[in-house]
Amino acid sequence: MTINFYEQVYAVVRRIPRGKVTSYGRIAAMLGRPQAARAVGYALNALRDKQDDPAYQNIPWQRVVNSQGRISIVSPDNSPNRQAQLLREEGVEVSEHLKIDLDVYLWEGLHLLEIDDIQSGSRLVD
DNA sequence: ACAGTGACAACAT
DNA sequence: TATGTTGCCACTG
Repeated sequence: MTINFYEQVYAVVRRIPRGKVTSYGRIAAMLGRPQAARAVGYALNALRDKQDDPAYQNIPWQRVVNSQGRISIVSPDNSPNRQAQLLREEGVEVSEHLKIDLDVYLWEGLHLLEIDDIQSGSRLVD
């Protein structure tokens, strides 16, 4: 399969520790594409079609929220929000309005060396 | 090749 | 605060 931006996104998401969260935009910025927040969301959405592949089954996608600390996934009315549930299970407080306090739960992010690892192992096709 | 699509984000009301 | 608008970007058919 082709190594691409999505793979870089997954590599970053896998490094978000339990009990912490980050945002789509921050992930994009870590990968040197500060304008690609939307594409990060698209990448995580694509995981839904990859769930039959074990390689993609343990990616903690629930730890990614929007820049305001709110969950972006809309669940059917009167149905509990799956992402909120997963986060609470790992100790993250999620308000009834699906908001998370970034002052408390924001992940610090990657250091430059770690970014280098990811990008050398999964380079973008130019 | 190209228009359409979204789990974004910043800004303007 | 809450919507609405606009710019973005990687991927897809």
